[in-house]
Amino acid sequence: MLQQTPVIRVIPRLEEWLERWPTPAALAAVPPGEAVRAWATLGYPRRALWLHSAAVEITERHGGVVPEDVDALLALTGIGDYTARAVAAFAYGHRHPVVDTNTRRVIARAVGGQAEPAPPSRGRDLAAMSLLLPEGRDESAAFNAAIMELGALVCTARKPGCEVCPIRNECAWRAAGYPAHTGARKAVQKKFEGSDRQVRGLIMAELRATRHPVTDAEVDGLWPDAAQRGRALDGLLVDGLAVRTPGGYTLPH
DNA sequence: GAGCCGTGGTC
DNA sequence: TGACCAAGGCT
Repeated sequence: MLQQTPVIRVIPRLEEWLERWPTPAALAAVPPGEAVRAWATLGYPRRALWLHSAAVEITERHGGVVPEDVDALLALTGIGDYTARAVAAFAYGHRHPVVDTNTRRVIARAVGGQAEPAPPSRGRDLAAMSLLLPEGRDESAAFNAAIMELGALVCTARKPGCEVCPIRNECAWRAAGYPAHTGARKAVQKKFEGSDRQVRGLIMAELRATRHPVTDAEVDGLWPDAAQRGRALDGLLVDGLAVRTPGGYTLPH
């Protein structure tokens, strides 16, 4: 849920989710479409599908227990470098570097003296974090969490709170006089309004809203551009977020 | 490695 | 108002 999604938006949905499905086996026992429906407007609904797949994999391959090993975690659907290490470190206390977007920004500033990090690079990022990580298990887990939290709450992208920053006296960016970012601008995120993504979102909202099949006519009414509708619908079918039934389209069952 | 994938809040 | 950003991952 936290992938590319602000923590504050995740918390309430996570609490509902865990009350309904307290274990991987509980989630694995329901159709994947139920996970997609409960995901609601968290965004990137493929993550809901992947989380359901991971729950099935954990139930079948790991006896219903979330694995501790990074490689075993990485083998689960939807679990990549960040999430695998976050689970190993935060849930199990293992000593691994955990690097997310906040960590990258804090290291770029406090260590590198730069306003913004370079584009994410698995090898470089893990190496940089490894150099900072304390030796002890508990200390390393705490440090992973602390640097992420610092980036999320103080050393933010837009308005960093340097005056209240606990490491301001050791910050290379501050020592250098807060030089502005000089490198290439980050690729501009494509406009959402009018995009295929928006059409996908509209179709998904319709599928979540009813337990009856959504007809072609109903899909047609969601968006005026037929070519865009076709691309969005095909994409959802390919992704497994929608399935075609005799009466129309539904969430996967 | 680039492109794609939702939604909503901030400034 | 619109650009920017958010505990990324997959193809």
